[in-house]
Amino acid sequence: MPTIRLPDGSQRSFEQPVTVAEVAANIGAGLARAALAGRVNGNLVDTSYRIEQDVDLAIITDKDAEGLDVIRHSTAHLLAQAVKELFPEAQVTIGPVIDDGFYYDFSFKRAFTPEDLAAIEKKMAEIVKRDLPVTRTVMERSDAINYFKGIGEHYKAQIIESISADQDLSLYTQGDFTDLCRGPHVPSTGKLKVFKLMKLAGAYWRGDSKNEMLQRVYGTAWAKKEDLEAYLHRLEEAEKRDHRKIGKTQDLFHLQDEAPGMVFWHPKGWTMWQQIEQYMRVKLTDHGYQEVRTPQVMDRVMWEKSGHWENYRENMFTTSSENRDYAVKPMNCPGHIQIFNQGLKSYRDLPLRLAEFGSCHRNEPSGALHGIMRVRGFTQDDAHIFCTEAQIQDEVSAFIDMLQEVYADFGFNEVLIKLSTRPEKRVGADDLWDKAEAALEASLNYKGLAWDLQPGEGAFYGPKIEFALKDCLGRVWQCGTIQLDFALPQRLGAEYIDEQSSRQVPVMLHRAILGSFERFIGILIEHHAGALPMWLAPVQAVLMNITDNQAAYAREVVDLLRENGFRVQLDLRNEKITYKIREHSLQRLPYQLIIGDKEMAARMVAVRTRTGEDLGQITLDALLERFGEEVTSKGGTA
RNA sequence: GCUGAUGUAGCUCAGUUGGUAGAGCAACUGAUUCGUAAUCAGUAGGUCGGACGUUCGAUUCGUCUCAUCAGCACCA
Repeated sequence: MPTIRLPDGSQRSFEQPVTVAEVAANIGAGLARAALAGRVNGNLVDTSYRIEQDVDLAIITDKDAEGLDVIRHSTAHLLAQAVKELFPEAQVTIGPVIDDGFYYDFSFKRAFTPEDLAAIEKKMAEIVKRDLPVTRTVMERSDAINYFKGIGEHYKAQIIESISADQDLSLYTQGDFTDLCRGPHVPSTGKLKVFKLMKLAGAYWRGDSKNEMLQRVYGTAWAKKEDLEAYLHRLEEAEKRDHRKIGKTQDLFHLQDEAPGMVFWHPKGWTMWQQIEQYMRVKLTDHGYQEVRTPQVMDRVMWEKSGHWENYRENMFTTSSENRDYAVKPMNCPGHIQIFNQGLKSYRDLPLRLAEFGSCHRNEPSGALHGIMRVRGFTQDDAHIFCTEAQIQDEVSAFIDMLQEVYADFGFNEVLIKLSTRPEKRVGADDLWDKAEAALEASLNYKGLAWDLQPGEGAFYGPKIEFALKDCLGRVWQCGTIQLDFALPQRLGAEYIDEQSSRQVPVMLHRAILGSFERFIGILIEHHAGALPMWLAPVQAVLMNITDNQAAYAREVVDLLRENGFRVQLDLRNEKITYKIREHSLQRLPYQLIIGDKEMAARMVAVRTRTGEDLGQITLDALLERFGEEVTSKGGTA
């Protein structure tokens, strides 16, 4: 006699146990058709789930976020079934839901080809047409292992063997295909209508590069056709704003084979860089940092002392000369400690904040390189704060303030924060970790910030906070970080004299806001799709004449703008005004200024904005004022 | 680093029974002086990523290598 409470507060009673599907049918035929799964007392179940007692029930359809997950997960099974029908020797492994879709990994004697992908997709559509019921059975662990071994699915058997012994396992069957799965799944394959296989890739079994490589098939699945189209459109838009493409079309930088992972900055790209660097320099000074510069190359002995030689030797660029070995610096901290170590320091000198736009080189694995986002030669907006344990919390708080100011100025308003705590393998006493983690956590809470805990994800030398920003496409980029370091100051002999006149090792905080200039500029380019805000735009405006008649006046106006500090390009070419406008529009410059006989006579300019809006004629004073305001406002109004 | 794909003019790309290459845009030259997203005509431009091999002959076939791209692994 179950009584079922529905999300709208209503109740329905039944004489005998009912399935979720039957409840849906009892409510209405439309809901019965739309039902993909149910949520019983908070747990997701299949529509075939039998309800025997009083419960809270919600019918899940494709309008629910969980419904979409069910669709994607079931589509992954559909993919696996299709692969097994086409390639019976292929073995299935895992097929989870991911953002916007799913993937499934197979073990197969050869790599799948794009032709295979098309064939698999066709087969999937065919299985959908068969509208096979998807049924759930429960099996004991050892039976499940034997079952999968029996049908030659050794990876599945291995997965089950690693699941704890006391659990019964659920299997889902559709037609001839059975897969281990927690579920829930759609009631039949006919429910899966909107999907597309996206790409093929290799992926290591169990994510470990020591294991064999499997064949991964990525797919996407949606509730409605329009959603799929919107998703594909989103991908196209993302491609258009690819920083590598815009870097080329806007002549910002280039990369070439002779220097993999190292950027050739062109005048325009370097102008942008300089704007950012100057901005950061002012911020650093305002927040009590002192800028320094340390050597690019130091003796191997230094890196042995710091521990980098032992841990990262493979990823360091090395060189030797006159029987001495050197390494190009992969990070700036050892250099900063050398500066700290010059002269005896007092507790009165702390906190001491040393900042460097530090050029570092790391020989990253070739497969890791990506445009200017992941490179081998990069420049960090790095700084190290030497302080006492008691100062940690204030320093962390001050850093978070600075970071938020900077991100806001760059137009990023959403920041995701993660606190990573002590890993298994670590240095430093536990009470020190206790204090450090507490200090980081207290700073975050003091600011009232939302953050996620990542237990065990800290560095071996200390806990850290990571700051990621979200761009206008919703993509997340980890940029800022502040890390406590209990190890390095001691290893490299940093000391200060405390109030009792005894020697102490200072705590060191590593911190960066942008992360690396290269990566951050790449993010900015993609975030703005190349339409950089006025204060960052390498060329803020182009001034063009309509005929040669206005050339002298045009030069005068350009001089005026440049004298006022604006970056203006002059285009006096003998081309039609429409041609010039098209060309500069494609460059996405903030402003196009046009001078014809009318403007010359009135000593004005005609202004066209980046969005194509014609502001009409304005005076030179008004123009200077407008530009000035826009440059000052930075991200605040962008 | 691993799996797969790709590498032809500054850019985007075409080019198969193996006979040393083409388009559009950009560039350059000339004409045109024209009011808000492409004026016309002409010229020039390539050791077909690199090395080796097969062949009378290789952009095309093979081996190796470098780089790039998509993932995976990595990211102090």
